[in-house]
Amino acid sequence: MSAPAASDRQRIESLRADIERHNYQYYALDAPLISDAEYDRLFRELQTLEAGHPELVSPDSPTQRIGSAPLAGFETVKHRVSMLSLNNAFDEEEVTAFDRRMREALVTERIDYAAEPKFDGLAVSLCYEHGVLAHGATRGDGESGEDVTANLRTVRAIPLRLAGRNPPVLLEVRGEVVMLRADFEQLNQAQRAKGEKEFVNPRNAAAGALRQLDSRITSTRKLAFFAYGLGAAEGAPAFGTHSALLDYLAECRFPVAKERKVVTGVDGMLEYYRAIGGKRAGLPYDIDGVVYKVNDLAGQRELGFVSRAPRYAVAHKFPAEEAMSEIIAIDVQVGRTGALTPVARLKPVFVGGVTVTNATLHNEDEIRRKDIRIHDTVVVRRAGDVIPEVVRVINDKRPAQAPVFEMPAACPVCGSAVQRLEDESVARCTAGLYCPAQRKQALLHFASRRAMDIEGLGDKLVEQLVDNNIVKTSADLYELDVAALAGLERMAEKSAANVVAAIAKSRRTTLARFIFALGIRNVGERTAADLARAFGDLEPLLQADEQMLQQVPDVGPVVAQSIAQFFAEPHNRDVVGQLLAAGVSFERTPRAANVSSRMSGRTFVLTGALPNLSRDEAKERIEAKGGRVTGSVSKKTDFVVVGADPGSKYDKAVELGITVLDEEGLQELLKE
DNA sequence: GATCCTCGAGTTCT
DNA sequence: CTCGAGGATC
Repeated sequence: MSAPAASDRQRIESLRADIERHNYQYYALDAPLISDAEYDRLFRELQTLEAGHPELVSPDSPTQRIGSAPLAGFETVKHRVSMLSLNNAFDEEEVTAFDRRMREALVTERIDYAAEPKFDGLAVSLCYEHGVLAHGATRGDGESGEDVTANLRTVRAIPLRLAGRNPPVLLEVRGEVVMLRADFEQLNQAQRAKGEKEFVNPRNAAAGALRQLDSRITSTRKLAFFAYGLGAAEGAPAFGTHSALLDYLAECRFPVAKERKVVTGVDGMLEYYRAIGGKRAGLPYDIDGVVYKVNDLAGQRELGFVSRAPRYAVAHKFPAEEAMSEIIAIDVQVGRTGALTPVARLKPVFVGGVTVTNATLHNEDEIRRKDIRIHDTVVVRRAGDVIPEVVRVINDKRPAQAPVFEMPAACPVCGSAVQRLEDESVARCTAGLYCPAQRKQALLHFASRRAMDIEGLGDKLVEQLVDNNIVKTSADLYELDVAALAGLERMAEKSAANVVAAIAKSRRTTLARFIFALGIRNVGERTAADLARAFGDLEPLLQADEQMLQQVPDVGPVVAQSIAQFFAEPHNRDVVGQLLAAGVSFERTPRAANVSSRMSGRTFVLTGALPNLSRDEAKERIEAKGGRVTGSVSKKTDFVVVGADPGSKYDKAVELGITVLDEEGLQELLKE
């Protein structure tokens, strides 16, 4: 083919720039400069020109937003900077408390907050390399999400290329993908016309569109996007405030909430909340509250994080939508530990965007407290907009014969005695693993993703395996073959082979997962990891008495007793033996190899400013070597790392005779 | 003994 | 997500 005429190339470039500018006008500013027909004309002209010059087609051309062939599945990608969740405030008091914490921590009288609406959509991270959209991923668990780049490229509100001449080397833009209400209505109308299932709310419609393996389908769903923050960045300008950062994102042509505002103090926040609340019904998108962030970024850095949420921000949620329904019955479920949980079966009711039919009533006390009876009319909402909850009873509507709920004296599944310990609120079935319900739950727990991670071993299959007496203990799983699964419902040869393969694959695991999978009472993921780290291998853990167990951080008398009791039970020892015999094996926990490095399992306390390392960096490095960092000095502390101007922690360390290190000493330890 | 923080366990719906 | 409970600290 002949070299493209210079004029064609120029025209293509100018068309691309025009189209992206109109996208921006339309999606970010909501102020189109041209009609849809004119837009379509530009678009078709570009398509025609590109068709004539395939060598000029580049991934950042607007014509490339139409989607591409379906994927087999989504890849998992790790976020460079984790995507955190926000702490919630549900009333003015909690907002006031938030402001007080901020003022105390930053030692100032009044604080400016960047306030913005909280979109009810899906958080995503967009990664721009040298100004070009390279990857996009869902939030996932915050650490890693699904690579939905192909789908995000079809969202016209998302720039394929950053505006401006000198784009940063790397810019991770965080924001929310939503479906505008009008587009949602249209989509459902179309679904109705086609006789297909309607979407229940804009959020689900957006989620469905984003999870399409075929991005051509995504491109037909109208999705919007609003940016609200940054993840990793290299070569980006430095900002002093969150609002300046948002201005920058707007300059890069990202849609940013028009309702954003900088407010001062509690009064400012509450006034903003009320104003947005008043506008809520008229907004083009669904929101579930507003977000306040300390505007000053230096302040944000100083405040840091608590567990998985930033300390400097809070989501002020609107009150959850409530609806009335009727309790048809109260059933009792049996959990893994034998806990009997009453569950209200409700007349289906649409609330908070979904149809609710069940709601947990937690325990007997809760039912008494709220005086909930069978056949009562009740107010239902979704707590935190997720878990259905019975708020209260409408007393006027109580029928004459409304039976009071009684916790059964016998397990509804196995008929064994039910016991409720004096100072506990839960009633439990006493049969342990003799109770089929507990056995099923134990197997499901064993197979769960964070334990042995056996894919395909779900509740339907476990149900059949236990009911047909094919599997009694977790060790029996490793005896299964395709023949044993044949004949079960929904178990054709293919799926049976998959399950057998998944079970085989699970043999190789880690000590921490294995301990967690055993399902010892009071031993969750975290404690299992602590135990694995402290004992390094299974054998010493089996031998440990309660005293030794209590030496492990966060293990007190109760947890120690649970563990000792579990391993004292001959049946449990047998199962563990059978699992090992079946070939379950684990690498020695990597951290265990570091025991000699003197850091693993040791507790550190930091005090004073270190010359080179920030607090967070020091913490990160100590944890990377298996150490733990806690807030205050006690006799369980192993090392106190002292910087400039140490506080009382230093005195306490001297008093208790704890090893004191300076930064250099810490670096020495880290090097070992 | 009070209080803060974190972990464990149970639960819903798509 | 929420509650309850265990552990650690003041």
